[in-house]
Formats: sequence, C-alpha cells, structure tokens
Amino acid sequence: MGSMKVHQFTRGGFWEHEPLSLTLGCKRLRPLAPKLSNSNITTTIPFDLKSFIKPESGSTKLGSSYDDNKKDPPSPKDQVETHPGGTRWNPTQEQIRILEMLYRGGMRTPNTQKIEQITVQLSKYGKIEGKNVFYWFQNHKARERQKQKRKSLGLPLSPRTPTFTSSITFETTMVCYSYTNTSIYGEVDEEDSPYKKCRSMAFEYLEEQNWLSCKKEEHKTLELFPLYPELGR
Amino acid sequence: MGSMKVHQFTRGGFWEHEPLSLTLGCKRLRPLAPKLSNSNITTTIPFDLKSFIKPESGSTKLGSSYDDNKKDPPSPKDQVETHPGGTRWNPTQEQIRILEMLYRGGMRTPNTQKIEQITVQLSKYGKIEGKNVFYWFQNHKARERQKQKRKSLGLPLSPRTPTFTSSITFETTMVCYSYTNTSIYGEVDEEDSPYKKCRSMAFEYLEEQNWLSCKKEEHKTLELFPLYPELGR
DNA sequence: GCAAATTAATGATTTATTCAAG
DNA sequence: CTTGAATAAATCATTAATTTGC
Repeated sequence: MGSMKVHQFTRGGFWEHEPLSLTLGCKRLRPLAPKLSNSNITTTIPFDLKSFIKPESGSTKLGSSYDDNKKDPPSPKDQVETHPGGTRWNPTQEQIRILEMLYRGGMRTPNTQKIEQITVQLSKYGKIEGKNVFYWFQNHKARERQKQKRKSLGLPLSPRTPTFTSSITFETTMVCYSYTNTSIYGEVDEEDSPYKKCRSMAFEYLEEQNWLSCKKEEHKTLELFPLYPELGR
Repeated sequence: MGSMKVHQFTRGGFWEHEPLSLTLGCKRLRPLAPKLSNSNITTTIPFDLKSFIKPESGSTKLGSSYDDNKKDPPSPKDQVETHPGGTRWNPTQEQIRILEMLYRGGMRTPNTQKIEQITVQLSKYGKIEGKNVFYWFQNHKARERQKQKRKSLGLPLSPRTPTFTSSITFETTMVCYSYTNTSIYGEVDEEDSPYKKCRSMAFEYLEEQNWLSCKKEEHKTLELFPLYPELGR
C-alpha cells in the first residue's frame, strides 16, 4: 500500500468501454473515438450504418449570406491534417506578428469566414490551417486572461510551469503530483471535481503536518508544489 | 482574511473590452465577437484587411483519405444556419431514437465524417445539421455522466439540473456543493476513502484557519475560494 | 561546446458551465 | 424543466528553450 505507482498519466475520466485506437496523424496513444463495431449494431438499428464505413467528406457549407453578426464560429478540427508527419502547427514569426496585431486590434473569436480569410493571408508566410487560427485565438484569449487575473491577484507573474498535471496522489501519508505525462500516481485517481478542488488545500495541510517527505532529489519527475502556476505560493 | 466571500457565481472571465454585438440568429445578449473596426487597423497592418470585409465561404475540406483513427472532430458551429427564424434544432422521435442507439452502441464523439453521415441519415426524419449531431453527443455524454455521478454519490437522483457548480461549500462539519445558486449537499462522512479523506482534510484545514464561519442557513450562494485553480485564493 | 535532462510555451482537445429557446 | 447551443476552463501533448553534467 505504500508503493508508488508510476504510470502514464491518463485523464481523470475513464474511458468507459471505448476501444483503443491510435491516431495516425499524431502520436496520441490514448483511447479515442469509439469506432462502434458495425457488426454489433447494424442488426439492431434501422439505420444505414453501412454508409458509415467510408464517407465522403464534403460538408460544403455555403457562405452565409451577409450578416457579420452571425456568430457562425470556426471549424476547429474540421480540417484535414495536411502535414504528413502529423506534427502540429509551428507558427512563423510573421504569422504570430499578424495574429497578435489582429488580437490587439480587438479581434477575439473570428467566425469561420474571417478565419478562412486570415488563413489565406497567413499562408503566405508558412503552412497553416483554419483550425490553427481558431485555436490560436482561443488560447491567446484564455492565456491573456490568466495573465491578467494573476496580475490582479498580485500573484507572482510567474509564467511558471503549466504542465503540472492535476493529479494528486495519496499513498501512505504522502501526496505527490505528477508531471508531464509520466509520474507518480496513487491509487486514488478520482476524477471528481470536488477532489480536485481540495488539492491545494490538502497539500498545504499535509505540508503543515510534515507529511511531505519526498524531496525532489529522490525522484526526478516529482515536484511538490505549484500545482498550477496560478496557485503561486 | 478569515472572511467568507459570498458572491454571485460569475464566470472567471470578464469580457475585456470586447465590443458588444448581438447575433441575429439567436438572442444572446452578451458580448460576442468583436468585429474589429477596420479603419483602426488597416493602417498599421501590412496585411490585407480589406479582404476581411466580405468573405466567401468555401472551406472545402477534402475527405481525408482513409484512416478511421483520425480524430478529425466535428465542426460545431461551422454550419450555416439554415433555419430562417433562427430557431434551434428540434429533434424528432426517430432522430433521438437513432442517436441514442448509436450512443448505447458506444459512439461518443464522432468525427466529422461520421457526423456527416449521421446527419445525412437523420435528415430522412427531419431537418438537421451536422452541428446538431455534434452537440447532441456532447450534451448527452455530459449529462449521462452527471446522472452517473449523482447516483454514485447517493445524491437524490434529482432530475434537477445540470448546473452543478464547481464550488465547494464548507460549513460546520459538512462539505457541500452548491447547486444552482441554492442547494448544498453531502456531509463528510465515514470511511477513509482517499477522496473523502481529502475533503475532510481540506475541511479541517479551513476550520483551523477559522475560515469556516458561515452556516448553511446564512446564505444561499456561498462560495469559498478555490473555485478554480487559477483563482487560487 | 554539446547532448541529455528538464522546464517553459503553447498548440490541440475535452470537459464544465452557462444561457436561453421551447 | 428539459436540452440545444455556445463559450470558457481545464487538460493533454508536443515542441521550443533552457539548464546541467561532462
């Protein structure tokens, strides 16, 4: 019971009975889309599952007439991975520069059309897809907001470590956090949110109680606190 | 510092300086996409903003060759609102029946292609768009999970809703969750389920800090800090 | 200097919340 | 009160930077 379990950090959730499937485009190893076995279902569903096997693509959306008010958001993952190796978008300086300008100019969540246009323009400076633009705005907005919040809270502007996983491990009397994809993990891998909410508090408590004995030297990929940069401390 | 902060549960974010714009399609009244004023930017960006005024649509994505593994998710809002009045999808019995079957069959987050196929099939039973299918799976999964969780927590299977806030409420010897501005739940009881242990530790800690002073009866929307990790305290 | 090890950034997805139509 | 729709937060994963021990 006092043993440390070291394993891949899987999402808090559980993957139900979803079969495992690997993506070709990228290296993800965790279970992805289910892939319902047709043989298992076609018999019960009065629905042409056959056509599900190999679809065309299409989804030819017509340009909505005019209104600029139309939210008509983006189509994140709707694009086809163009990069062969399955690597992620690596923006060029120029691309970033332009995106930041647009952002500073007030653009926040461009709709599909705008995204398409931006993409076309940015293509001049390097490979890029619409979803990249979409994600960039999403992430940039969210991260700017975090920065703002941290600043307003007077927390150290530490742009510190983001990859701290949210898992906490209880074992014996220790609590540890895993880092990046691999590390410690306790038997307690609850996925409940209340649990997560307590993390920091629990940690402080344990520290106070001198229950924290593991040192960084003892375990490379182990770090005790700042669970989240925002937590500071 | 020992004071309890009681406030309305507003989203962590704020709407920065985003200009307000109303959608025509739906009635949302909060700030939406920015709509960057061109006159303000074109002068500084070496980037053809002009072309942003009135785009075409396109985004003709080619069907990715084969792999079914490709995550290639959906394109939620990528569709064009076809309904004139801006009403939302009103699924027919048949459509729901089929969707539920697919769900029970194991399907969770179909990719774009699958969505497209499903959409085509479901069109036989009534008007429907790809995004409707996408959202349906999203919502269904989330709500099934809630039901499950509530059940596992032994909470009243209150058909009550989804707005389980993420806040935790501490009070006396109980740990509660706030629920839609009002209710609170559960006590920190028995066992040493690490999960519960965590809760109780947190509780003890807070109590120790004299941060626990309010009673359930004293207020409805009680919220004790770490709502979100970033909020820290 | 260099290459492995580690940290910081940030692209990409999923999940949680919110809102409001019906 | 149910649930479609949409956004924000959280999370995961990969790559760029930086550090560290030769």
